[in-house]
Amino acid sequence: MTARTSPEAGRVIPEATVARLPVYLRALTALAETGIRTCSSEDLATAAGVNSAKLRKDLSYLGSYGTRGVGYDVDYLRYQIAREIGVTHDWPVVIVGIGNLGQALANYSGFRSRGFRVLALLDADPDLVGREVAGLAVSDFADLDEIVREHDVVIGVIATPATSAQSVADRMVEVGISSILNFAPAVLNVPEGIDVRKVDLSIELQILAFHEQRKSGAADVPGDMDAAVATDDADTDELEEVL
Amino acid sequence: MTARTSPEAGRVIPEATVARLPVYLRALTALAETGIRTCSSEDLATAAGVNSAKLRKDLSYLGSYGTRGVGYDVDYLRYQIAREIGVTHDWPVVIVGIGNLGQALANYSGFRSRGFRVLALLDADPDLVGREVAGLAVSDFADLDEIVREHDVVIGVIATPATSAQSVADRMVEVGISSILNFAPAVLNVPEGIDVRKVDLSIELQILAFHEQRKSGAADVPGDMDAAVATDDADTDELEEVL
DNA sequence: AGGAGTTTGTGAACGCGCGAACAAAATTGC
DNA sequence: GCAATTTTGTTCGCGCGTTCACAAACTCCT
Repeated sequence: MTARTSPEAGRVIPEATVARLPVYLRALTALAETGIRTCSSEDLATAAGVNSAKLRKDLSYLGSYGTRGVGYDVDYLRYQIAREIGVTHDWPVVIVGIGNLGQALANYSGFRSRGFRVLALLDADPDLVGREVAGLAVSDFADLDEIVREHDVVIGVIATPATSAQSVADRMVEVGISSILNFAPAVLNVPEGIDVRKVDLSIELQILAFHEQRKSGAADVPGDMDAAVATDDADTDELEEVL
Repeated sequence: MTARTSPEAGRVIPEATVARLPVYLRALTALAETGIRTCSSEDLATAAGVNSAKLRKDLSYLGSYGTRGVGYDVDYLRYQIAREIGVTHDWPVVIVGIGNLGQALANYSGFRSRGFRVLALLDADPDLVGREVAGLAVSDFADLDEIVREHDVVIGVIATPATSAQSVADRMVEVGISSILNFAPAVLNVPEGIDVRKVDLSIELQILAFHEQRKSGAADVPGDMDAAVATDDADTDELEEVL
């Protein structure tokens, strides 16, 4: 039996809209904190960095939560969006790979405030297991199964080197995790039905570099290719221990 | 005088393609490291996690670097993509905000191997200035101007709390930075011509949570909104010190 | 109560990106 | 040298997402 995709009546929300809902949620929170009780689509759009037509269309997928001639009640809309995203209660999350980045993530208090709770930190390195990071004792990666099943964890974060990422993902899927946030610079292969999102710092910087190059109008001579494609040496492993 | 966007003949590369070029570059590097000298679009597409038609179309925007009936020369194509992105030489980068995340980024060796060099770490906190992080002495944020002008830095990374992000961005633009990678959970307002990309962990997790909620078919009762929209308290500041 | 002024929600046009399908070009075998 | 095979580069149709523009609905003022 395949899981029904729409809990409510056949409302399907475009992926592009889903990706913006968290931005709206944050903007609403910011507005609420400055004491604003009501806002127009124009106000909220500005706060969220989008245009108001898009905002209204996005919100229209959720329902009619505004009042014509008035605008939106900040708290009410905030709750409706949070409910739609599914962050009215906390989701337990496990982080695998407690290197430099993993530790930074473990210390990230934004998790808790935005609907997530770091339940466990895991690593395969015996030197790391048992050490306390961000108030949690690092668990052995071998205990993933136990931890995940015990607490019904469905979201996992991968912060390992690229070389370990696929095997960690495989294991995560085996034990029942169905959403993965991947920080390792590697393409993950997962079965149907498993959601993967990736965060890749190098890629973001390279996209910026591309546009910078265009701005300056500088183009390399298309000829000599011995000019080294950056020094991509044997670092393909170690670097990912950090991000 | 507005900067011309296309260094070569009016070749314009779609944004979606630009975002995938770094992925291809990484896949090619991986292939090269396993000793493969030639690959088909099918091979590369698999390694990059896209379909081959899309890959070929993407590459066609760059030029005709393949050989029909044969495929692509791995090293040659790798160089061509690197040149197109602009990472045949290193870009100097400054990181502002040396908290938990900033330090993790500073230690990220993938910068160097992918075409970037962390030139300086800056923070406004006097307790942090002077401390050594990742082999660099943390500089005073007030010295941004000097550092940027001296080394022609055009790419800046913001890893500060959300509250400081906008003012840091403003200052960056003032001193001549035209591309910003923003890790702070805040919408940045920048002038025309300045590129901003954002990396937001909470948003990625919330997108996963949305789909998880759909999978499980669980829907909150649309009624009571006093059920707390997560505990978004006074943490809106502190948490961003970490991410 | 009614008109003027706001602001939402949505229908329709437009443009971009994706994927399939195919023609062109190269290699391989005979 | 020629046919068969492989694989690229490109053309075309389709669907998604964005934006415009406007009708519906609510408030406020007289």
